[in-house]
Amino acid sequence: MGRWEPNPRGRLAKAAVELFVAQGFEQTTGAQIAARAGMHERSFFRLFPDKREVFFQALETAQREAMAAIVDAPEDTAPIDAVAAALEQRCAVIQQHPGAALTRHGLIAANAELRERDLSKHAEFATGMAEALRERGTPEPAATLAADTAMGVFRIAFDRWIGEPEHQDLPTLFRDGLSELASILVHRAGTARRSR
Amino acid sequence: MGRWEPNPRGRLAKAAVELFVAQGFEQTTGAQIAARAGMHERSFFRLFPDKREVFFQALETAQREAMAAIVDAPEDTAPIDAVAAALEQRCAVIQQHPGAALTRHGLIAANAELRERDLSKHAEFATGMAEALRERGTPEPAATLAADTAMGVFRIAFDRWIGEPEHQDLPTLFRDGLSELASILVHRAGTARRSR
DNA sequence: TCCGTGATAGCAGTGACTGCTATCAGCGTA
DNA sequence: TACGCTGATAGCAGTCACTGCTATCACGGA
Repeated sequence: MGRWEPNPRGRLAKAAVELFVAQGFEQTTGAQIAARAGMHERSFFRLFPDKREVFFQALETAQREAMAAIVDAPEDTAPIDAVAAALEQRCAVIQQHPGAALTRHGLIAANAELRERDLSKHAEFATGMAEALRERGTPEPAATLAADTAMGVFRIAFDRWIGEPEHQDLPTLFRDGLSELASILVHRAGTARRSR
Repeated sequence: MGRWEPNPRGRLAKAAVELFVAQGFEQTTGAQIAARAGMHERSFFRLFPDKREVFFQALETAQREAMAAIVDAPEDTAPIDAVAAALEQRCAVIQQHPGAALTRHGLIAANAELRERDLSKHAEFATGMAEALRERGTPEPAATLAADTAMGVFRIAFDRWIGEPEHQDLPTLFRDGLSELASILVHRAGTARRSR
């Protein structure tokens, strides 16, 4: 046994979310989180760059998984299909824990700082997917266009799903979103003047 | 003449940008900005909710203009064409002042807080455009899909343009981005299974 | 002439985050 | 067995964004 309890990051994250749920994000201080995890405030800020980050560890893991899925997709898969498959997989995972998603979404929606960070993390997620596409040969700007767009559709699908998580299928919302977007873009007046 | 100099917000914004350029965003304190504009720190934080906001006034004006353009577009204009026209107009405006765009972009790129706020402001911009679309009868999720996607393509076009502002045409980059995205989405395996 | 109004000055916090130093368990090494 | 090295934590002190409260003062109207 070490001198201190194991898994300090995990303990801090757990303590933080418990406190955020109980009394709100703003009302929870770094010192309180640290104390609940049995450590010093200073250790909290050494392990997490700021108070918001505690919330987004899972997203980074999800990003790595998505990137791996994209890189490992069959060679003949179109870029948009590779990212769509990765995000559809994520839809399925999220749908398995509607309660957790709801709690998380509630906390994020209630706080402007967390909303901003959420946006920023999802942008990073999209950037990672674009990088994965490039690794498999997709050129720019196609890689970024596909990744950012798929992420955008995912977020729209998620926002619709979270309203009634029990009565809608998230992967279907996502797929239908992509289809609807395709038809929106195709029926546009600019279609003819592709290169000028 | 009033008791104080006129246009306090404008003076503060000017002082702030000058200091940000000279010594960086982080190194500039609210008190310094206020002092340079000849007022008290407290007044700065009464006029701007936080230090970052000084930077994004112009964007809110642009958003209002874009929303108006969308609402006022001819009735038979497709949603995507309405938002695309509004953003193309914005492209043209930005291109008229490449120096300003470059300075601004440099400052934002150099600071994580400003990048986050930039993301958040553009998300708000897209939300506003979706609202404008809804006002002219576009249903959801089409309105949000069109607005978010167009904004995404705009940002990608801007990022490419800012690399060499003198040698590329921003409106063209934006239009071509939309076209490329359309072709990416159409050539996707999921196309056939629109509704399941 | 007096008073309500609106905007600013100025003070006194709170809390996120940082730099620095002291401390201590575990471990390789002589 | 003793010693010093390493890596992680405790704890202190400080900066700065941001807030609530109060006093002040020019201006315009009754």
